[in-house]
Amino acid sequence: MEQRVDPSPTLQDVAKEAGVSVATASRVLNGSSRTVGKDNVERVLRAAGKLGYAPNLSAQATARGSTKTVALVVSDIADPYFSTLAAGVLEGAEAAGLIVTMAVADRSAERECRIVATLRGYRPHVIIVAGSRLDGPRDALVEELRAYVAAGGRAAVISQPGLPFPTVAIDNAGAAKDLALALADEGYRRFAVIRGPAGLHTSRDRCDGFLAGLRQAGIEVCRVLDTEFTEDGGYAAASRLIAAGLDDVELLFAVTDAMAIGAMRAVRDAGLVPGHDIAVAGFDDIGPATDVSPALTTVRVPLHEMGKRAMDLALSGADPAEVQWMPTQPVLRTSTPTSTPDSVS
Amino acid sequence: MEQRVDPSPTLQDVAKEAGVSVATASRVLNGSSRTVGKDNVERVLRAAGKLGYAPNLSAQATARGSTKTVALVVSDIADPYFSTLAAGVLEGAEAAGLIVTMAVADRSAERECRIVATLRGYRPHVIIVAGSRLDGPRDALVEELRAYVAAGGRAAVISQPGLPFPTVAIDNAGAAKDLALALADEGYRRFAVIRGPAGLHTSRDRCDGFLAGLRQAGIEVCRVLDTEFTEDGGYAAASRLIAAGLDDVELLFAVTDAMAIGAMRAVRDAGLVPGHDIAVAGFDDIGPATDVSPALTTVRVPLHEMGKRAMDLALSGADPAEVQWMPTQPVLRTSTPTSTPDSVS
DNA sequence: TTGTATGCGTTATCAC
DNA sequence: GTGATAACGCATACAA
Repeated sequence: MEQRVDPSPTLQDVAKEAGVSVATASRVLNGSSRTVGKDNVERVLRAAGKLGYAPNLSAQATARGSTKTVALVVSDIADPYFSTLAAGVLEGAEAAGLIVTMAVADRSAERECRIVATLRGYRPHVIIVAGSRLDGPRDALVEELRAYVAAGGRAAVISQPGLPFPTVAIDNAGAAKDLALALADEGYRRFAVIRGPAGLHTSRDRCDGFLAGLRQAGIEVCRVLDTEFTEDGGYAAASRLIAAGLDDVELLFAVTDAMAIGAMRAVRDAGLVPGHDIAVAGFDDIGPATDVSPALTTVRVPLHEMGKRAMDLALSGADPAEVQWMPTQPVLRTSTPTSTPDSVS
Repeated sequence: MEQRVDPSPTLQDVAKEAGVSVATASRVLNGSSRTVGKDNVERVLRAAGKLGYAPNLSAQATARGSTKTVALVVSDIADPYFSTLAAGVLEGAEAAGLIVTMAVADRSAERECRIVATLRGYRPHVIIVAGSRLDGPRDALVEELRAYVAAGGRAAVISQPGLPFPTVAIDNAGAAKDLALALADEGYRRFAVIRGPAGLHTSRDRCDGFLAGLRQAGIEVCRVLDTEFTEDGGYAAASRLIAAGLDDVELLFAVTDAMAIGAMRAVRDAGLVPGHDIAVAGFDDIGPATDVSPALTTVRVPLHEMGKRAMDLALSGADPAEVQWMPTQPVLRTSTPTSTPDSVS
């Protein structure tokens, strides 16, 4: 048996079926309303319905010279951080009648750049890059985006202030500092921090901010541990710390929730109880942060809102230099109980 | 100052710059290789580079009559279940040189159908629907997809066997049964199960399978609780159960990890210790399942692989009736310790 | 090997 | 109001 394939009905088919010209059909199906006869409208609509017509958006795009799509590039969609961001972008796009095409850069700056180049081929209405969390030269990316913008595109960037495009970001250093202060307020005095590779702005800013907060509270950090920017990295670092002797470290701050959750696991695996034997704090407030127990103290980052805001920002044709700073907030949960946990020696 | 916008360079521009015809330029930049002169290749390449040319994929699509995109529709991208699935699809697409456009149905069958209709406008190479977890009539969706396929499209569906399209799925009932058996093996005898709305196949199959497993082990379930198909639903149901008196229920099985994690929280909030006072088990093995403590016993579902497989299945032009059953596996973790937890009265 | 001409499905500019 | 028809940017059959 042959695989019968009658191609999608075109505007021509609809027009013929309705007994009108393509122009008329086009007008009722898409174009600027009112200029078409009541009866013809009905004929066309009926014909379209009967044939199951769906406009060829690619053809529409070439004809119009513009698309109704937004291109989104993230580092890793399975990461709650990015998937929440993506959800916000999708919501914003939906509201604007746009549809989003998305690609993952897999935490490689080079791949990210290639992806933007490819995506650019779709002449999307908007390009949003949510690719923080990776290191490497951004010049190529900037060039690519600049060309896109020069050709009339709208770009927005999430979490990497300093790039010459409208940006939505948070004050990593300030937020970390606030957290440190809040924790000091709770009575904590002896801290260790787990951070990612030095090249990562996000990691560095959060670490530096946290240390600054401690200093302001008259506290000196006990230990700073370098590791991978992942949950496993957090696990490894915490394990190392514990193996080397916790001394009287009371609280472990990891620069991301993922790392903090990894650290909590390490604590548990070492036979200690997080929140009791040692407090743990993270940064991001991703979903799982409230699922773990004890619930993770962290800095709330409005990920979903940031995604949505990035859409709005790009759409509004914001000034390339505009940085929309989103509010953050320390969220104290039971992983950092108010009464200083018993220190283990 | 005017906002200067010189549109993206076209193939014509490149051709002119290189001093060749558009046809030649087209050939070297895209078409079937070998048929073009060594020197011209270089000229075109140089010209393209200099102008920053990126082919207009929409135009390419209309000309070729086919796209290099796959459309993916999920219920909620922020849900780890779907984001993991999506990651698999994205990986598969990447491998096939496809780019994915994605939309969220927000757990509404009606929206899902509308989305497919819209996506269809892009004449994507593939459409993948990962929209289980919602109830309602699927007829409209089937019609939409059928039209798409009739026009030469490739469709695949995840987790909803019974639809006339290539499908990747798991045996929910069988897997739940295996879990029940494994749990019975561990010595558990008194179970309660938390499930979602009756209309949800996924929920019903998992619940029924679990009960069947118990029955086979000669065990009668103590309680079956109906609730929302969400983490909060799990919380509410578990709270209800505890409030009504746990009696000697030893283990709480929720039909999804999300619900199970909610249930764990309820247990904790009631002053009990999950895994100690009462065991908890879920289904899906989403990321957070290993982050919570005690780590959640569950059924491992190869979400990432399923996404990738769906891509392959669609691409291979599989038989519409083909259902690719993916293996699942009970994973016993510390939320169901081997020694039956002390029952609380 | 290279160029010319035509077509892809729509939109938009004209006339009527 | 409606209908030809020229773009849109690219691919390709065909001729050179």
